Amino acid sequence: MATTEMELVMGVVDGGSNNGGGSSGLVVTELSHIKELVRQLQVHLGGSPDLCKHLASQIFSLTERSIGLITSSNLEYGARRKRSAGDADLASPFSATPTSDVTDGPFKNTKKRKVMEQRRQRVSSAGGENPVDDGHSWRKYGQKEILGAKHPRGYYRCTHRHSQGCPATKQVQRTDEDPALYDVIYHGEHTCVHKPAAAGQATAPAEHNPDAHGHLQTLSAGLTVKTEGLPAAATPLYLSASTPPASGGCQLAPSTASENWVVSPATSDSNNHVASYLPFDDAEWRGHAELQEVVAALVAASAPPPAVDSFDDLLIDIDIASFFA
DNA sequence: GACATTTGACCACC
DNA sequence: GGTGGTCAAATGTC
Repeated sequence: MATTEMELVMGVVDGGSNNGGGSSGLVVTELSHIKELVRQLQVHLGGSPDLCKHLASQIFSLTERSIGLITSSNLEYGARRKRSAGDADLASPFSATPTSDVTDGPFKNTKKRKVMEQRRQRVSSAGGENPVDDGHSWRKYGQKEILGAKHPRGYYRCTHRHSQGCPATKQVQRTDEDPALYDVIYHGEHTCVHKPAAAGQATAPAEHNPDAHGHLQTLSAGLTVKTEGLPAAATPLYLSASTPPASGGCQLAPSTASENWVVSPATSDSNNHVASYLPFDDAEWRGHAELQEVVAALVAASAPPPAVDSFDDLLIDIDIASFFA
């Protein structure tokens, strides 16, 4: 039953939504569908073990929260240009903000406040790992206390800036609400040629979209789907729309980016899976990023799972139970 | 010695 | 003038 319900959910998510256009309104609509269907699932699971009910309840809460995040993102994006400098950090971390003045280049005027294209991303320091490690080599060149923020902002630039003139920079700042999460703002694109520090997962050439490559690696590091405690045959979370999961598996496909999501074994014993995000066109980035944040936040906040006796009827294992812990 | 990090100061934007 | 972004010297690490 759970499988049927979840497939129905995913059918709603997938149906006619692979346009990749980044329509936030559509995302909200689809997530609303998920919310409603999960609510129904919760009702059907009335006679199931308490854990199932608990899990369903948390899925509901997560979806509700995700909708709120995306909605606030849209509002913030529209109002960004009117914001004063002191309020800048209240901006949504999910918005990419292409700006008009990109012709000067990142280094034309030193110490001049940059007005250039930037992409925001919220990443997790899951497992205590450095969230800064996104596959590129960064050198910290500054740190500032930001007004209204509890934690200082770190400024990084590509290690190969001087040797290869790579203009990429990024800013890393802990979020106020969750110290385990970081807001990362990328500026510029990598023009350097180097071997990524965390090579092995991404296979797409960086020159196709260097920044997407970086995002991919960040996400690959952060999106770990735990499958411990599950039956060997069960695929707990299958982030793909194009290929059905193994029998008993559960599909969970982001609505606007489903074709790009894959789950690959991180280890040979398949105890862990890493969800990777394949490169995409820049025009699609904003919409995808919103969904990435939803999934990344969900997985990143995961903690050791609760004791589970049986997952025979429960095919979702993304540590959702600990997400709100 | 090479490279990375820290930190105070400088500068431009708002 | 306040604030954010960057520089560069000092310091630390390998």
